[in-house]
Amino acid sequence: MSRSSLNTKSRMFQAALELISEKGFTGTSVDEIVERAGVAKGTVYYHFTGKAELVEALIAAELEPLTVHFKEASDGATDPLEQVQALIRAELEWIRDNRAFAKVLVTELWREDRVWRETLLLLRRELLGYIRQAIAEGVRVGTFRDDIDPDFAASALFGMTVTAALDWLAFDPDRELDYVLEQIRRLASMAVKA
Amino acid sequence: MSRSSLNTKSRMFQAALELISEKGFTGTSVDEIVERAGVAKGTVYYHFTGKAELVEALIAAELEPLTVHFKEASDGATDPLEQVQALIRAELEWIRDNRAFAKVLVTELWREDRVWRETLLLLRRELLGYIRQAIAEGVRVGTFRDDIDPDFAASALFGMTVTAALDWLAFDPDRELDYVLEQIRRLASMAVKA
Amino acid sequence: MSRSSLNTKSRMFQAALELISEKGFTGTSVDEIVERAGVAKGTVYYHFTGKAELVEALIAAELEPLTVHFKEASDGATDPLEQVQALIRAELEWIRDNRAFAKVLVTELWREDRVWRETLLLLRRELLGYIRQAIAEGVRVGTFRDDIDPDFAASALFGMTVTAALDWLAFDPDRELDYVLEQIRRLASMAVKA
Amino acid sequence: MSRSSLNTKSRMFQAALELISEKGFTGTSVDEIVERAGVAKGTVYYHFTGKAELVEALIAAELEPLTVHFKEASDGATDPLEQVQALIRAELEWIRDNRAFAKVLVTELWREDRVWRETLLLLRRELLGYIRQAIAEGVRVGTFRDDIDPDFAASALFGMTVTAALDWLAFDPDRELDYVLEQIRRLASMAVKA
DNA sequence: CATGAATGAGCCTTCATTCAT
DNA sequence: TATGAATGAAGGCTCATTCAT
Repeated sequence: MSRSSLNTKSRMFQAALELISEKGFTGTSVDEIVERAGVAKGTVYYHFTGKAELVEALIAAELEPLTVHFKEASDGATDPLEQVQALIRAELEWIRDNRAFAKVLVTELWREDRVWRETLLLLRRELLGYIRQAIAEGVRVGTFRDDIDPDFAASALFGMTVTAALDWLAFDPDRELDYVLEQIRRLASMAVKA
Repeated sequence: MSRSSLNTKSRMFQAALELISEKGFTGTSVDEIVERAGVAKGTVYYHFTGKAELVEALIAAELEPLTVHFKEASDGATDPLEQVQALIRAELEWIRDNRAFAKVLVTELWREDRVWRETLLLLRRELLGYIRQAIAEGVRVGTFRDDIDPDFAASALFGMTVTAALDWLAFDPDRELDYVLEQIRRLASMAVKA
Repeated sequence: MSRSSLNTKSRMFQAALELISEKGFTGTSVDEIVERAGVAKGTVYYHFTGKAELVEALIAAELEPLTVHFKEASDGATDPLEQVQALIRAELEWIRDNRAFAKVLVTELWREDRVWRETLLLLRRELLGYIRQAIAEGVRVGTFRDDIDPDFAASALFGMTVTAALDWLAFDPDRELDYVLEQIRRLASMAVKA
Repeated sequence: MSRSSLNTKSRMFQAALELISEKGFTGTSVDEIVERAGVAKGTVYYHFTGKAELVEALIAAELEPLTVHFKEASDGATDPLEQVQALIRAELEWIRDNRAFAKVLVTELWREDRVWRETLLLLRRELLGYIRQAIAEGVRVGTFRDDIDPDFAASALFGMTVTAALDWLAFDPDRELDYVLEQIRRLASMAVKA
């Protein structure tokens, strides 16, 4: 793949991501995407089979850095409590730095007619996996109450963080990330055995 | 408004809600709505100014029962802790019984180009208000830690519940509501002073 | 179907037939069709699922009158020789009066990717059937040589007539139909036993 | 012109001919042609000014062998009757061995918007010329009836043969060429004076 | 001699909306 | 109160052609 080709693709990705996060997949036209990307309409169809495949590729391109970010957070901590907190911080950081993508994730995840739904669910499962393992380990070693369901807790914690993060960025963007993190920590500190 | 007119409208509401929860607002055509509702295309434009107003009316029709449901939950409990739990139970019940509408809420809330966005945000604020007040009261009387932000906590709790509920209904629908409620209670019980 | 609706359809048929006979199916755009028909573009898609179905319907609408024309020619003659000549005259008359449709028949019959190919082949088989029966009867009663293959002869005669007719109309339109018919008769009279 | 260049051109010719015989000129895209030919898209535009010129060149390349084939058939026979039969055999052989090209000839000849239409008509006139001359000579020397129009007869005979040949190859490919030839002879022997 | 990324006009189709009935 | 034929702007996509390499 040539240098300029890479450039063309990433310009289309960027434009598509911004627009879709604002107006949704169906609400975004290829005309708008190519105008913002500064390429001709046919270019989309030269590189992809259509709008949907462009978005699939866009999503696929974001997946690796995201999972790497989570893996690093998970590996960087030693005990389960720190691990959970590191993962939540990783989630907050990622949403802050990839707000557009995060919004797309939230709004397109529940749409049943999207070709990339499987991919998104897979990603979600992988991210949740890190949290679940940390929680399960915490339960095993006695850091967390043993009557919580690690699967459930991971999903709920993840969801709480997404909601809080989007709220934060939409309604109160001047807050520090650490404030948000601390609030979540306090709300969730309760599963920690006294 | 005549009997048959009510019927026509509610048939259109029902059809629109189902379709939009599956395919989104933009992804749902008036043709599909009228076909499923069993009315002619012109009927939509006789009753409403267009597709958007139909959806606005649909949302408006759901609002009152929902706020009433929350108000009843709030009023039925005496102390703050019970109140928060009752509100979360109310939220779970409502999502379970109005899954389609709940999905529309989640996926359309963050779309910036919707005429009814204001309405949805207002609704959200109203629902969160009940929770926030209960938490604030709990902090005041010493049931909850005094270093949590009631606004933040209400939003995070609400978001955690929505996420958990949609997960529950999508991936594990055979679970009892009480199990879900109890898990949330355990995760969130931590803000309760020992 | 309302009066105006019939009118709309037939105007689209007429326009499509003219254009396709000049430029072929693929070479004719829906824009051109609706412009010549004096209707809006959407009208095509209100009445048909697409361009192809419009043409299918157009063809179907021409089939009955054509087969009736052949049947009448066949029924109007008594002995096989007269019958064959009447059928060839019917073919010439029909091509003269439906030149556009005849051209479409010739140019689209051999295209393998057309949805209506089956229909055209069926029509062809039906028309050839009349000729073949007349020839077979002529062979049986001794009017024609008994070493000719009625199937083959019908096809060849039909093809010769189409070719001659299109040549006639394209290069020598002032000729009388009877001249053309007589020439064909002379060329083909040779199968008659001396 | 280098060896490989010849190869490249003939691969494009071959691919184009196959596709156009199946789907027509307009229905065949340059993308399909280059894919089947195994060359890059730009190669077409290196060798030709565009799709149309590629097809023109393709046709031109087929013309000489075809006219030579007809000339040889014509020269190989002595009396007019044999000559006509030899020409029809030549036509059948050529269609059998160049079925794709023959189909293109039939389906594109009547299209009025083709640049190569003149060329095709010229070719047709040349081929018909051989037959017409043989018939005219037959009429002159008394082999054929003197009330047939050599121009008309040549065209009709040619058309009958094309039709019969395409029918033969499409619906009854196992027949021997000689059977087809003999059937045509019988049908057309009638112009011979008793 | 050949390539393939990029183009943009034009294509078929969809769809919210209008309006005469 | 309800219908459905008709509209036309806008959408996704195709494709012959160009051009830098």
